[in-house]
Amino acid sequence: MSSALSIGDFSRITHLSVKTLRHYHEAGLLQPDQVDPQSGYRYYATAQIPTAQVIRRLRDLGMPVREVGEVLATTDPDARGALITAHLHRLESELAHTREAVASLRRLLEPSTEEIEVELRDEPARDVAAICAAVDLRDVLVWYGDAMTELNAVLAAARQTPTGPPGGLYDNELFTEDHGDVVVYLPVSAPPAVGRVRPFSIPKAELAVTVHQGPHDDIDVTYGALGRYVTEHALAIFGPVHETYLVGPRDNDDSKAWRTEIGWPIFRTGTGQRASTS
Amino acid sequence: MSSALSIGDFSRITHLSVKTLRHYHEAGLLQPDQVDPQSGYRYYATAQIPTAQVIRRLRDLGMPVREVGEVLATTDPDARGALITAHLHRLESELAHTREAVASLRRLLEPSTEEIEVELRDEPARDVAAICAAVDLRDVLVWYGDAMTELNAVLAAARQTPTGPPGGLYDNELFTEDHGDVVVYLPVSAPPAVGRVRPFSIPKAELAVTVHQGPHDDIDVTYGALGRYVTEHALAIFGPVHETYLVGPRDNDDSKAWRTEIGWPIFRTGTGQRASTS
DNA sequence: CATGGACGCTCCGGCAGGGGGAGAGTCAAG
DNA sequence: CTTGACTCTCCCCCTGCCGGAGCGTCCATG
Repeated sequence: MSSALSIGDFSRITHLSVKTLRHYHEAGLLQPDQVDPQSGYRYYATAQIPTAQVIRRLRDLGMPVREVGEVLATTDPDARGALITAHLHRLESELAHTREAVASLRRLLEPSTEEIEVELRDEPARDVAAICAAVDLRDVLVWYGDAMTELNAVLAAARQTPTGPPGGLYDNELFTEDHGDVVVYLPVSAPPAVGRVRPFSIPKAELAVTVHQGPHDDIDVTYGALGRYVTEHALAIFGPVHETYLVGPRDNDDSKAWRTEIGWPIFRTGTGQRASTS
Repeated sequence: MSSALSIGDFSRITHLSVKTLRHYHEAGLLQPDQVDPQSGYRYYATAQIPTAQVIRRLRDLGMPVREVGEVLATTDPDARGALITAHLHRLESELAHTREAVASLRRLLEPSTEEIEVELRDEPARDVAAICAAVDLRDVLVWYGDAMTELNAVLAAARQTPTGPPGGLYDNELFTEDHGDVVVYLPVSAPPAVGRVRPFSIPKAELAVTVHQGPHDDIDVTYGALGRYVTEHALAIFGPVHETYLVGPRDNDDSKAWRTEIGWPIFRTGTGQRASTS
């Protein structure tokens, strides 16, 4: 038997606030056992106590209310477990992100007043094998890994050997609006068109080029230094940034040894040419 | 020299969105170098790029904008470092909390349909040495540790030996509203009044009593089972909950061996006596 | 020197996940 | 029947932004 509990009693037992219980009702998370149609009073059953406790745990883990609802609606224990472990994986990657931010903050706060070397270079147009897509910033690492894997597989099948290091083009919007167009490529002599891989022509550009040494967590510092150089030399940023992975995770396990060339398309101007992201 | 950058250029360099930069301006976090009084246009200096990057890192770490502002306003490197490490400590305790929630969730989802044993007991009034305060739920663990340390020190100085295990009284509001009155006590024969320690009289009460075995992460499950018992036996919850630490962290390092007695004041009622938190 | 289009401004509204409080209705004990 | 605790709905507030409307600015070009 399950007695009817007023919302206050249920609150005292489950340690969820009355406000929260009403919120969960409205959100469809935890329907009261009965609702008096006259007064609107909510009455909970004692059988709902364990459910409330599971909700508490999942919310403590930062699971969105929406997903908690899905977990509760899932009757199959395996599917339910899958939803939960998926959330735990998210938590782990958040944790990794936090660790990186901590490490990066430490490096940032160390007085490292190294000047960066910037080279202005006219890059001619090049034909490469590429995969293009519009991606969200938070997905870009996964997307990059998948795309590069596919690219390598396709080129191996076509017996094409890369004629240079891999690279990518990143729309400025990707960083400022958290989503934008991305191109990942490998230079080859005869680009095939298989799967997502397409021949692509990197347009000629005048680039301000520097090299970032080390893991990518700090790469925005180098971006900042490069941006500073560009603006202080009366140049305007013009188009997507070019990254070339001279030494990357495929070449060396030690992230300190990585070398990433950053090239920002510029427009010479003494009078203030406007930038364009198109 | 620091060139003047439009908000769009600054956005491209720092990878902070234009909206975010405006938000940080409004919040006083990152004042533009200049603001055109006519047009309202914001102009940033290249010297502000590193500041923007520090802000990015701190926000990535989940530091509230308010505190990021304090960090930036602090010129002394030591004080600044203290603010940051304080935040890192917060992150660690959040992580510990998450781990506990994961462990507790696993235990909760295991089919453990053990019945709990509940005893109804008339507890007479008792005089104890106590520390009382109104605390926030999130501070209660720290507060409890401090208070118990002080209590032990005062009793040792007064050459009083506890006549029973330590305990606490927890206002129901502490759990439902996240803050409330808490009393932590040790029973002694002649309670002193030193520091925060005061003689206190625990009023007589009729308690529904059960024992929670194991770490406190799961204690709300036992609370739920006790609450269920109480309501299913036509009893009403009445007043702050009593906890008695029969075996606690001071007695045994293994949290699985802990035994916590939970006593909930009740009011016998067949007709539905209302609960009271006063 | 006018014009067009990219860029910038402010203001309004919205998201999660609730909290605070007003004003009114309900419930049960005495 | 009164009284006081309890509950209801509604609305605004919080943080840290994002999206969009409507309108003003800037500057390279024609």
